[in-house]
Amino acid sequence: MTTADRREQERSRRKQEILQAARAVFAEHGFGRATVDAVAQRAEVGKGTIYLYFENKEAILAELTLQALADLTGQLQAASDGCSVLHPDRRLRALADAYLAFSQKAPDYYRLLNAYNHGGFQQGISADMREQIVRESNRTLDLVTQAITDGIALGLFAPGDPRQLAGVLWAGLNGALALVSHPIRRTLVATDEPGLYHATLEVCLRGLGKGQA
Amino acid sequence: MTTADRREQERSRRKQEILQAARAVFAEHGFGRATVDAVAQRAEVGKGTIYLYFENKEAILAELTLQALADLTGQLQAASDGCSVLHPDRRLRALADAYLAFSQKAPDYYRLLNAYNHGGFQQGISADMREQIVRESNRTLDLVTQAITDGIALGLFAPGDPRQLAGVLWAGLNGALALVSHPIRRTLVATDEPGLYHATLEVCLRGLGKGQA
Amino acid sequence: MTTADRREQERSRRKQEILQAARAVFAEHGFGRATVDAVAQRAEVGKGTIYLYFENKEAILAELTLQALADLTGQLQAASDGCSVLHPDRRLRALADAYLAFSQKAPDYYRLLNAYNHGGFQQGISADMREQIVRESNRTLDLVTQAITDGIALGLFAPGDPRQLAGVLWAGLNGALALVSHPIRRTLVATDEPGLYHATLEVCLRGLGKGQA
Amino acid sequence: MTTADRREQERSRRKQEILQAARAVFAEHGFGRATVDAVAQRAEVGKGTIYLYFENKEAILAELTLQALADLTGQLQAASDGCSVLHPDRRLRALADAYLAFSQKAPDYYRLLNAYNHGGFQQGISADMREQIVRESNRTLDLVTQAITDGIALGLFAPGDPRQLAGVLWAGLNGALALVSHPIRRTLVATDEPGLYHATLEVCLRGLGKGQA
DNA sequence: CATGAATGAGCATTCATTCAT
DNA sequence: TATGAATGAATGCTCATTCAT
Repeated sequence: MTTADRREQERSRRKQEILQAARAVFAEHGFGRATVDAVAQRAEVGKGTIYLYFENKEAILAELTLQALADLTGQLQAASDGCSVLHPDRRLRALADAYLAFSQKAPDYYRLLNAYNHGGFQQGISADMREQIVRESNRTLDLVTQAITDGIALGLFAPGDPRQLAGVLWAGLNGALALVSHPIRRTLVATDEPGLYHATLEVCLRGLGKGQA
Repeated sequence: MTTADRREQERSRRKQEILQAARAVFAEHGFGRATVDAVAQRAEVGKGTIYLYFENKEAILAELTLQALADLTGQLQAASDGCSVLHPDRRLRALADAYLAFSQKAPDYYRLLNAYNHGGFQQGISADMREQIVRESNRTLDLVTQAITDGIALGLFAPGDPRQLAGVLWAGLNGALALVSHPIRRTLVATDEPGLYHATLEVCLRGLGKGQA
Repeated sequence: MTTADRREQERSRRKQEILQAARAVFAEHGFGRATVDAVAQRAEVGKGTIYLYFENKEAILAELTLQALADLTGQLQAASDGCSVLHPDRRLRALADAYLAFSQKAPDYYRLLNAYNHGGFQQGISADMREQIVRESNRTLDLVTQAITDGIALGLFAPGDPRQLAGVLWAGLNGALALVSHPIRRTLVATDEPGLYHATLEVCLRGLGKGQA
Repeated sequence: MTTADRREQERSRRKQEILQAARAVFAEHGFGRATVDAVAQRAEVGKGTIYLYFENKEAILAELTLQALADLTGQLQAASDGCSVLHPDRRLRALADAYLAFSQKAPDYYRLLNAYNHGGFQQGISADMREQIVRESNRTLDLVTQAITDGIALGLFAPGDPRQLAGVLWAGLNGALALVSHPIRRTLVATDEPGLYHATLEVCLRGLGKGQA
């Protein structure tokens, strides 16, 4: 069934075009203010076509979120793989650096993840899609968790629930990014962007470490 | 001028009623999806009345944000005041506890602060109001900064830029709250709400501490 | 009843203040876009007070129109009185000059007259007021009619219905003013303001005159 | 490209339907008081559809004005073409008659032209459209100017600036129409509609003529 | 008399979604 | 399958008018 395959490929390609157009439009105006019209125009596609590929405007956001997460986990995975299993602290630094790099090199994806997390989307997004997103989010945290687990096993970090500690580190980094992402809020801490981020990372790493106390 | 006083009081009371109605409506539907109509209905007030007290829909959000911040700083101040100046670590714990309590006892205010921080509000809100909000936000961070400054002075914390370290701690706590504030995201870390929050607090405190390293 | 008199005087003065405020506000924004609020503010009077003196927003316009007409007829009367009864043509020129001067020195009144004439006001204005305005308008035209009657009687003008001929002259002058009153329309005739006006006047006067034909 | 042609035709037809509906609605209530809703209802079209064809409510007025002007110039052109070039006075009478006929047979178009001329429309109407309207207005006056130029050349009219004299005639006719267009103002001159109009025409023609004076 | 707070009908405009072709 | 014309509910905001004090 080469014909069916072609069809499928074509369909997939079209979907990707729409997604990339949406990515740009959502980034420019924000999801709320972005219009389906603008997405269609940017994708050089009829407006109706969009609804052949997506249930909803929100469904586009969901799929894009999934894509952003996949991109992010890919980067994190690569960063993690590049580190010796013997130095979990270095691995965590590499992961954090990769996250920062992601937020800077793909700020639209980063904003998208925030948009998805903060909008109250329950009706427009299929349960299946939501589940996939949660699963993919988990993969992100798994990498951090693994490094911490290793660190504890190696006696580098104080004992504790690795999953929770991964959450702590990730929460810290996310909070740092959020704090400096807005020019006005950035003035609150009077630091440049990577400054607060790395400071947060170091504080957390020290906090994880095997202190004498 | 009892008459003028009365008038002023009445006006202030009405404004508060509208603000409280808006607080509820914004919390329920989110600022973006909330309608001025709904606020008016909830406040049992004509729609036009709203515009006697506020320039804009966004102006309501701004004033509410300011109120939320004032409430928060009040709680934090009280918590801070209740602690001996000799134990900055306890003071930070008290501050963090007060922040958690705030997010739990006034979740609508908490959501409001997030809404203000994430929406792109520049046009609808007066410069004066924006400035007040920044100033009040600063007061929040000042309390944390002070405790850290004291801790460093007392030799309890490692030397460093107190303002930045305050940002680190606050970013961590905010990140933790954000992570667990959404039921779906909470499953990621498989912890109950205060669990991650306190874990974050402890990690940060250890990280701030004068480690043996 | 000195008290009643005082009351009456006071009332009249207040009414005038409101009218003058309205005159300014209507001139600035146009009747349609002017708000009662703005009139009240300018008159330094409570908004409700306006409705103690006027039925309607439109009633203000009507009264103002009447005042404008009274002013105009006053000017025209004076111009007419200043001319010898033996030279009706000079009298018409004087009347026309006075009208042009009026439109230039009291452009707000002039605009007001146009606004009244073009808006479709039937409901908001009392029959009595409408009648008074018609009567006052008639007085304007009477002065022109009289001059033309005299001119015909003196054999300076060709015989004809003086009332109709007065209408002709007045229509011409009004049309000229209307044509040049708007900067864009003025470009159509490529003339400065008084140019077209005086040309119209002269053409009409020649047309009225006892030609050889 | 029959499909594209059909589309274009259909689009054009729809636009015309909306324009004609607007023409009726604007004529009935006046532009200011007319609502887009009413236009949509009359055109038997969804309200949103209107905005597929027009930027603005004002854009509808502009296009309608252009149409009215085109109609008018068409009538005037035809009247002008039907007259010998040797009798400019007859040509002017024919032009004036055609104008009167236009104002009577298409009173809504006539009112529209007045509405456009008196409203303060600068923001809502594109510069291009404004220019077109000015150009079309010029064509109207050009016909009159031509006749007067011819008349002067033939020695039938006294020498003078033809453009200005055209403005004089047109101002007179417009003024006459304005004066009698409103039932109340008509009583001022105690004439039937065509009476004042023709009287104005004759006075102006005599005024243009080569009098002995 | 004077006030100005309150009202709510009214309006232009937007935009996600549908459906005939 | 692709299109884009059509829709109409929804929204923030205005303003003439009323009325309790």
